[in-house]
Parts: sequence; structure tokens; C-alpha cells
Amino acid sequence: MRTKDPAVRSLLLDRAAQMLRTRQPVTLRSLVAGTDVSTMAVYTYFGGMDGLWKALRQEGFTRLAAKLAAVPMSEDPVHDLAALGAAYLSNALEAPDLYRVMFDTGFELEDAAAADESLHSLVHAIERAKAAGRFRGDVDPVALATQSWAIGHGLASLVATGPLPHAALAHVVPVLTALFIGAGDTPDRCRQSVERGWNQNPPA
Amino acid sequence: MRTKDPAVRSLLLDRAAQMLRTRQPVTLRSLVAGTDVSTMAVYTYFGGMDGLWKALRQEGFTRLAAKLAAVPMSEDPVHDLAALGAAYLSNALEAPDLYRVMFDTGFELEDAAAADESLHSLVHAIERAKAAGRFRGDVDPVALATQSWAIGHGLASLVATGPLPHAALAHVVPVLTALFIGAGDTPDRCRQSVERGWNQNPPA
DNA sequence: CGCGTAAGCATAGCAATGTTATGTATTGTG
DNA sequence: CACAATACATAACATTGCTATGCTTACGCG
Repeated sequence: MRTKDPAVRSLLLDRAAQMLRTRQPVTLRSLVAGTDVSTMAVYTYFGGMDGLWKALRQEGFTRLAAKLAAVPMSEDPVHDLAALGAAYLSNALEAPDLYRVMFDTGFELEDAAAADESLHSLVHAIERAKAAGRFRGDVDPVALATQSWAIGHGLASLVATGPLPHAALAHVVPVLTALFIGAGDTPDRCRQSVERGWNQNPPA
Repeated sequence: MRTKDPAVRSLLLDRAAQMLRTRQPVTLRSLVAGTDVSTMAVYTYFGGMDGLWKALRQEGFTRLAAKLAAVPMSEDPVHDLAALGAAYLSNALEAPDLYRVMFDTGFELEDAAAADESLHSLVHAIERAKAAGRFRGDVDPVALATQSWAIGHGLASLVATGPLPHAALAHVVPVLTALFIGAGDTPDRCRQSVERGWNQNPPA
């Protein structure tokens, strides 16, 4: 028998991601055109176009998780939360079409764990903030992480899909600041931490 | 010559919205099947499927604006802001597919004004909150409205597309509360206003 | 080392999609 | 009442994703 060549799978995924980036329609035939593989490759490696989209979604979540994991942690957990937010928005806006695919319904995500994975880095930073006395002891880390995520996703989505201009991303700073102050942080200190975390690596 | 019958246009739009709600694929032929009009109707009234999607988007924004306009205003502007948020999320979640179409890129919105229209009710309530001394004088109403919108959209989008469960909508209460406290409102009073505004008409 | 077989892979054909072309019917207008 | 412009129906067309059919390849076992 014959074994699958993982290089072909990566080739198709990368090419699909690139076509997404350059805003060319990703169609079965246009995807394999220019390569030495034929349309059947999509079926042997992904089972069809739906499988390709699902794989692309997972690819998006994987890249996001990698970006978040690459953010260096400091001794200031609130600073780190803002830095994670900046990384999240950077990732979303440097490949808006991929970000949109990530949250496209209709393709059940075989991942499910990937989204939680990304949330976990937020949860961990929030737990550190509690341990450091920055946040009150009664804050629910998962709830606060979910709320932060919703804020970042809301802005990323509105910018990626058009209604808001690129510059609107900066709105995340005052909103996160208000949220973290509500969680117990000292206002002045919170403002400083969030702003430094954001400015350390703001979206282009 | 012959004049267009506006009833046909409404029929197609309503039928498309209904098919969206029942999660049937909205295709040119399936749309006109079962009616007495033929495929050409879509072209005479919308210029093609793209035109139909654009019209559906506008329909979504129009319905949203109507729902927001129907929210009764009280003497408590912070209460009203929460009520507007509840109406926004109710509207989004009672027709999630239409909501998703509203923020689908690829179809430039001939509306543009419609989105701003919805924002305006928020801006107005924020201005009333400033006038009532609930918010500081230096808050930018448009900026604060945009931030509130991003919060609502983020939660609505994450729930509508799957990652978060229905119950996660309640997260909007603590986040809006923190945001409004950050805008200058008194913590206890803010909490009461937001909770009452939310509970007055919470999403099903 | 070699062969058989299971799986990758290419070609071609199929159903369904959106669109356009062409002719007909209808209805507002002078 | 006649003209003409426009809605409308039918049908053909290009492109989409998918499947059927062979053929080729290379892994595994004797």
C-alpha cells in the first residue's frame, strides 16, 4: 500500500491560508491549480472541502495558541493580561480572513479543546493576579477570562469584518482597565500595568 | 411598461430570512421553489444573489434598529443602557443566522448608516448619563458607546457561533457595570441600575 | 528478494450552483 | 388604442464540489 505524504497536507493548508490572506476565493480547483497534485488530494487528506475548512480552523487556533504562548510573562500579572490581549488582537488582525474562518459556524470544530487552550493562558494570569493580591479573592478566573475574551473578540471581529476602523483596537485598553479595576485592582496601578502591557507589543 | 411588485421583494426577503432561521441552505433555486415566481425575480429585484444577501444584511440592521427604538427610556440612563444591551442580545440570539449574515464580510454594506443608527441610541443614553451626573464630563460618548457595542457583539458572536453557551450572555452585566463605573458612576448605584435594566427584559 | 494488495492518485463524468441569453407577455403611457 | 419598455419564464452555460473508475505506487509478508 501507499502512505500519505504529510508534506502534501501542509502544502495544501499553507496554500489555502495564503489564498485566504490574498483574498482569492479558495475553491477546490483553484487550490490545486499550480501545484502538482490533483483535486483528489483534497479528498485523501481532508475528505473534502469541509474537512479542509475544519483543518484551517484548527490551524488558526493552533497559531493563536502559539502566539499567546510566546508572550513573555513578567512579575506583573495585570501587565501580562494586557500583553496577552495585544497578542490576541495582533494575531487576529494580521490574518483577518483566517480569524473569520476560525469563528465560522457550519463546520463543527473538532478542536473545542483548542479554544479552551487559549483561554487557559488567560485564566492562569488571572490566578496569578489573585495570588499577588491585585484581584479580589472572590473573582472567578474562568468567568473573568471569558469576559476578557469576549471583549477582545468583539473588537477583533468588528474590525476584521469592517464596521470599525483599525484604530478602534485601542479601545481594548480602557475596557480591560475598567474590568480589572472592577476585579479589585488599584485604579492607578491598573492603568499603568495595562498600558505598559499593551504598548509592549501593540497591533501594527 | 411593467412595474415591479414590492410584494415580491418582501416575499423573497421574508422567505430567505425564514430559510435562514430554519437552517436550510439559501440557494437561488431553493429560494424560489414553492413560490410562483421564477429565478429571474431575484435578478430583477436584487440583481443577483449578492444583492439578496446585501438586502438581508440591511434587513437585519433595520430589525435591530427597530428593536432598540422600542426599548422604553426611563429617568435612569444607566438602567436604559443595560436595557438596550439586553435588547441587542435578545435580537441577536433569537435569529442567530441573520445576526451572522449582518456581520458577514464580502458584501459591502450599502447601509453603513444603519450601524451608526443603532449606535446612536447608545450615544444618546450616554449623553443623558453625563447630563445626569452619572458619568464624568470627560467621557467621550461615541467611544464609550463603541466599547459597549464591542462587548455586546463579542458575547453575541461567541454565543451565536458556538464557542460559548447561551448562559454566557449574562456576562454582559458585570462587564458593562465595570465599564460604567469606570466612566464615573457610583459602584452600588451602577450595579443596581444595570441589573434592573438587564432583568427588565433579559434574552430568553 | 519479490510479489500481492491496499491505498494514493489522475482523469473524467455528474449534480447543483449562480449567471446570462433569448423570447414572450404584460402593462403603463402617449 | 397602439407602442414600447420592462417584468418574466425557459433554457443554455460556466464553475462549483463530489464520485466513479482505473492505474500506479510502495508497504508488508513470505
